[in-house]
Amino acid sequence: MEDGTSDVPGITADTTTARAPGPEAQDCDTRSRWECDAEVWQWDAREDCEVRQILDRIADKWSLLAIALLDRRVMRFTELKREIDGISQRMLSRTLRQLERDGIVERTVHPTVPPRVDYALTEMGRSLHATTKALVVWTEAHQERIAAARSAYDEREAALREL
Amino acid sequence: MEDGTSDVPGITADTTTARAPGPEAQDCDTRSRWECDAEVWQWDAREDCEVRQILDRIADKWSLLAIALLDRRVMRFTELKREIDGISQRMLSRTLRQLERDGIVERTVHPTVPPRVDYALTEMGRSLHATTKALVVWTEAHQERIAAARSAYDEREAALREL
DNA sequence: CCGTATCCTAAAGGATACTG
DNA sequence: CAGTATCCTTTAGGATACGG
Repeated sequence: MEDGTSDVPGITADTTTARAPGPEAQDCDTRSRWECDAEVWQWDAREDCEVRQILDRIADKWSLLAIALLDRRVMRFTELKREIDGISQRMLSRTLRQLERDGIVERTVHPTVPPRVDYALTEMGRSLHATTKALVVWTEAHQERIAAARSAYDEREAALREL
Repeated sequence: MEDGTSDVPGITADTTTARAPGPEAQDCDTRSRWECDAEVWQWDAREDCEVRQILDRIADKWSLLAIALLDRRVMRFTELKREIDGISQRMLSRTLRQLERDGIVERTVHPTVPPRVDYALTEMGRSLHATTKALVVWTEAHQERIAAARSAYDEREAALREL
């Protein structure tokens, strides 16, 4: 798959029953792992943290968009391609497969000719969308303030360089 | 800055008062833009959509992590570097500057020697963290189901290839 | 201590062509 | 229609060295 041989490095394995970190799996000094103990709430800053890998998937260039569209209704491959401005066939295919593998999206092939393939969110997918939607809403609500912050920052920088 | 001359392509400019797209800024057929009209809720699938650019920033490899750490307390550069496993000085520096530019993080230089620099979340930063936290919590809560879905998918795939 | 500058590699992703 | 395969460009990001 893909150019070389790389295909999702070390994820498929070692997904035992999760959560239990084991007694110091890696090197390094002792620091917190899943401090869900109470108020503190720190998620693992380690590279091998599974949450980080899942988040990286979710937050890639196209996933959120595909999920948002599929939350509205079941869609076919070409429909999605049309709706998502700028996506290549390759990336749509890969994105959908990842989402399917993660149990976010369900793919249904109708054995007709020409073939018809439907993509729909799973229950977990809808649950995810509810959460990501909040993030998009936040971004939308704050985009003006962010734009303002950027302008201010850039102006300050420009002023400094003019000295 | 950076290798060549690239520096945040088309963002610094044209951040007028935001929101108003203007009469068909780009090419392309007419489709929905900010359908916040009512229930529909579709965020712009276009490439030039500002929300997408902001989300891409937020969802990069390190931002969420830095924000999560800073939500707990003010931290110094080297502290952050120590806490975030695997980050390079370069990326920490860049991440923090982006967040500062976006108004998420506030940077305070104490004119001592050796220099001491504090990083803290702004009000907007704390607000953002409240939202992203929900996403992390979701991921955490569903990681076992995701792992299971992956295993199932991989097994199905392996079975198909064995035919 | 807190960075920036330079160099370089690896991964993401687009374009295109081809298949069931 | 719904993809896969191949090739190639662009970007992200690590390593290192140096500066204030």
